Amino acid sequence: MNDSPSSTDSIKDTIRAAGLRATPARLATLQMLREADSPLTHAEVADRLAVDGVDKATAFRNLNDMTEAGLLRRTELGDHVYRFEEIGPGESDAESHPHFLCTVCGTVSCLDTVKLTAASERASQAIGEVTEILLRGRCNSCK
Amino acid sequence: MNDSPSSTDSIKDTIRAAGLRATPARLATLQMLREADSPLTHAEVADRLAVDGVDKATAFRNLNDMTEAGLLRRTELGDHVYRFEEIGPGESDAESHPHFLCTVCGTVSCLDTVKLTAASERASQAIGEVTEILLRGRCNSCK
DNA sequence: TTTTTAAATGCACAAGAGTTGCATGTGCGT
DNA sequence: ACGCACATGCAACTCTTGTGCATTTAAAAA
Ligand SMILES: [Mn+2]
Ligand SMILES: [Mn+2]
Ligand SMILES: [Zn+2]
Ligand SMILES: [Zn+2]
Repeated sequence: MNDSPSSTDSIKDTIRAAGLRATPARLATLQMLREADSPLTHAEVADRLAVDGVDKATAFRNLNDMTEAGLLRRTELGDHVYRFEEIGPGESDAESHPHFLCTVCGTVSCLDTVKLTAASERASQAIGEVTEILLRGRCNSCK
Repeated sequence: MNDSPSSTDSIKDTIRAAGLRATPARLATLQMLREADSPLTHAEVADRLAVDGVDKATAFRNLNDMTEAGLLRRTELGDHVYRFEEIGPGESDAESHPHFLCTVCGTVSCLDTVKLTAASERASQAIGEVTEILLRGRCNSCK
């Protein structure tokens, strides 16, 4: 019986490589985010860790610390909660991908690439440099 | 000495036409939003009304009530605060325009139109119907 | 103009998200 | 195995937004 691809040890190494101690709470956090296919809210992470006796303050601090350490990306999708997702190896913090937030059910989807038309690109550059695009609307399950 | 283009009376009429009573707090609120060229946070509105003795709960309720009445649009730009802007005559609540939020200074800019490339349009439609686009980045003053 | 009444306000209190201070516990380099 | 910086638990706290209730007021009716 071998370990799963993202074995406990490999996760520990990832955390240590970021300069953080591999504590049980951090292990569980990163594992959770690694298994999720969309960013999770602090509440989702904290609730699940709570059953293991982890305090919500610890969950918060870990999420933030791991974000500062470059392991996670924190996104704010306009519904007043922070969401966290793992930054894959090689990927950088800066190169974030766009997200789609369904304003009906709250589901978040990660998108690959979203580009603006040349005209829109120009118009937006008159204001500033766009580093993040967020789309909101009604997902296909909510039509 | 005649009144300004958006005279007090015309603002009162706008509020009454929406089915709400034209109270001093609402007058001041709408006037404020009308003079602003980007959406204002509840705090910005409440702080200014506070000097006139208006309670913050009242400021909140008015902002929300006027939004429900179709006078304002409430936007969430991903920085955990609600912003409000007037919906011009003729304009509908649904047809919102895109915004740009500077992640450095927090400044919000209203954009006219932002379109996605055909390919991006297709990719996003696989997820759902996009009703709102939010751009985030670094404004030209913050470079 | 006066009366009437539903709508609006003030004040105090509360809920939810996120943060912080501090004493205690533990990962991990030595 | 030891020691210490780092991490945790717990409680208290900030910030944004919302609510209950008694009182006031806008505006319609008389
Ligand atoms: Mn994502
Ligand atoms: Mn706007
Ligand atoms: Zn949905
Ligand atoms: Zn800026």
